[in-house]
Amino acid sequence: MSAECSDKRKLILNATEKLVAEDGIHGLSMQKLAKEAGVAAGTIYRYFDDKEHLLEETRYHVSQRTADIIQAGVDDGTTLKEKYSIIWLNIWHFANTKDAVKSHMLFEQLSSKEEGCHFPKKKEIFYKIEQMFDEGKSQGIFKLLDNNVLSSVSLESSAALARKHRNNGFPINDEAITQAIDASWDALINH
Amino acid sequence: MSAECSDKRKLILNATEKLVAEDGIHGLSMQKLAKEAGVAAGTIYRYFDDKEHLLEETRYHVSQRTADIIQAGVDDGTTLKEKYSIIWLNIWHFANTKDAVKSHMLFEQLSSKEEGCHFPKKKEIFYKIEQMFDEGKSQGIFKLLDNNVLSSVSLESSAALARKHRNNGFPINDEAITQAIDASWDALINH
Amino acid sequence: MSAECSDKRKLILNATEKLVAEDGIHGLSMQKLAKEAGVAAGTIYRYFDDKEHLLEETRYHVSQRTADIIQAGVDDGTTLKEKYSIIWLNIWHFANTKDAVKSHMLFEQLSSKEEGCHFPKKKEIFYKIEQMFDEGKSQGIFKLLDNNVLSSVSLESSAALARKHRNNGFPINDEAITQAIDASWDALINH
Amino acid sequence: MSAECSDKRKLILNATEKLVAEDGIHGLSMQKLAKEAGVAAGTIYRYFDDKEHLLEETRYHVSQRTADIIQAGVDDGTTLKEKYSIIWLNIWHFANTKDAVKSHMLFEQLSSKEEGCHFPKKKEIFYKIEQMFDEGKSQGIFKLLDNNVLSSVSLESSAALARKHRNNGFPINDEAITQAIDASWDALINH
DNA sequence: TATGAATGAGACTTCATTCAT
DNA sequence: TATGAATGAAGTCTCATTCAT
Repeated sequence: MSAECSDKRKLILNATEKLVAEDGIHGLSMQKLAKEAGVAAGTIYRYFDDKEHLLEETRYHVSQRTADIIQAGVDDGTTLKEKYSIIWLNIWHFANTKDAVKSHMLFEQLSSKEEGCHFPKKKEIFYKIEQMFDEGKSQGIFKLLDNNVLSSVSLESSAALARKHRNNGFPINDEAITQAIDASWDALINH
Repeated sequence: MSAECSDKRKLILNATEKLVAEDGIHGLSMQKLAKEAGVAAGTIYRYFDDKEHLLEETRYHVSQRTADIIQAGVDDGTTLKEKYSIIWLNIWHFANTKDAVKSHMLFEQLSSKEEGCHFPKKKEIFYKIEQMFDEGKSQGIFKLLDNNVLSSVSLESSAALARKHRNNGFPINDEAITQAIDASWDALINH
Repeated sequence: MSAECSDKRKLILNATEKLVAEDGIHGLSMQKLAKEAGVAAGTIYRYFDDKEHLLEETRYHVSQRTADIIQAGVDDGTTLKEKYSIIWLNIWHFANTKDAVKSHMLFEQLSSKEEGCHFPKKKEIFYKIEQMFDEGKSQGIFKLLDNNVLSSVSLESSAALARKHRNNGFPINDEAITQAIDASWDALINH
Repeated sequence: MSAECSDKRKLILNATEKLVAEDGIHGLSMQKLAKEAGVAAGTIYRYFDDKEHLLEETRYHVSQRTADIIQAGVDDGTTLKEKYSIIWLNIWHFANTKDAVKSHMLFEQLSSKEEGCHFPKKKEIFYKIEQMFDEGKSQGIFKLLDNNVLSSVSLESSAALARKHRNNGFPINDEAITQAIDASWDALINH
């Protein structure tokens, strides 16, 4: 049976996500988590070896969910530019969510500790993005660079801008967003 | 008296930076910090209200230092492209430092908690970057967008790439770096 | 029905002995025990009121087994000295077993808590030893003292020596053993 | 400065001894210990790395105290037999104490874990007993056996008898004690 | 001003025991 | 009768903070 199917397990995982989103990773105590999940503290340890493993698995959950959000509706785009815009905006909207801020920490906090873990790699989770880059390159539209590089010079601008928006609190209107998308598109394509 | 002038104060701040860089924010205990700084635990509380304030101030310190590193040598560049490259590479090299990883957490961890704090804004600290963007715009070379947007679509690619490099561990050679700089430059300029 | 006749009961008792021998009394958790015995945790409580009672009964089990080991082959001895030597060596060999170390703790740990328990007395279990002492006294060879005293000044030396051997780790050869038996025999007999 | 001189340290050590004597090693919780010692729980950890180290050190303390009790007044004896009797009786009286029962556990529990620890060996602590055995051998009175063997066949009878007395609860009068001493003396001497 | 011993709340985790199935 | 998931009290230990010196 899958590792995902237990009721309590999901309850705990969801509660973890919620609390991490609210208080950050430091604020997460197993006691509070138990209360939030509506289970006894000891119950958590039936499903997760320890806090570290719980967090690792939660990170995977968040990864998955983030990937779904970010890649949503990509297939609706007909042109590459449209697909790119959809993804860029997905990231933008998600990154302006309160959850995103804290989820991000889950990533940062955990990603460096256990590299060779038993969860799918980012490439697999974000395969639609990979596909888009591959397509663009094979069509001769995108620069012939590693997908990691392409992503860094283009899509990453979305999250970066959202970060600045959040932290510095400067206002952004729809026009600015369109311009940002266009500008980052310029980094992607051959001129 | 200025907040900066005491000896002990600097001792503590430096020790904080060092320990955070080494063990991350979690590993920082006031006891260890006291030992590293060569002062008594109680002494820390004569200079900082509590741990949170100490960290906030350290973050400012790190900001300042980071700004210096990132903006180093910009004036040596004659053309805008040269200046841009210098900054991009500064970020790249710094972000690949071990210290950067941890310092970065200091930022992330603290930036969301106390928004309207009493420290200089990023704009002031990174004024050379602002100047470069302003110059580019007034020369008609750069797109006429808010500096935050320009930064997001161009320079941020450097840190983003470094992040991927670190976490995913994929190899990057000098040519790829040059290409990344050129690609992100494309996002910046008018075509 | 007798307290001994159930299958599961024996399974549990044996598992308890094994685990106590391996990990000591501290290491024994009801969960591990259930696993080792091949029953559910709850099942244990159908046969034993609680952990304390389980341990008490296990102690009796161990007693019985120990008595068998210690009194093995006594009847083969023709003279009293031979019988004495057999028992002394039985104790010696058993007490140098790893199991003995841990079993011993079972004794020590539990013997003081519930004095007037409902199990056979030592006298009954170690009746062959009692017989030997009685025989020696009636033949005028042994000192006319209470069997408890006789045992203390003679046979107990075996376990004592084994204890020292174990803890201090000093070497003992066969000759030393023979001498120890002879010396303790001197405490037993009239001169 | 000696590891023994702190006030709080002694307080904690004494409280440990007391609680172990009362409830055994299992009953000892750091919380209860703190209360008994009149310090905060955290304070214990200023003086001892962890529970294990605390127990190890307590064991040494008990060793020392036991040695003092057991070897008390030995020098008052003029003949070897007198010295032997004094020690035997010291053990007897001590072993009938309630403290002794539990202290004994401290020994058993801890002695096997860390052999090569940084505390004096038994030989050094019980040097008066060693001296007595050496003296007896050099005078040609005692059997020429290793002191460990001599001790096992003679003095150990005292503790063994006390154990039986305690556990089985059989009565012992002064005459029986004298006889036990004499009998065990027989194991010691040449005939 | 500086010290650092002391505090005690709270962190993570274990485990004897119960109870709905 | 048997199960084993669930419980939650209690365990060890850490650490931000205080305060008498």
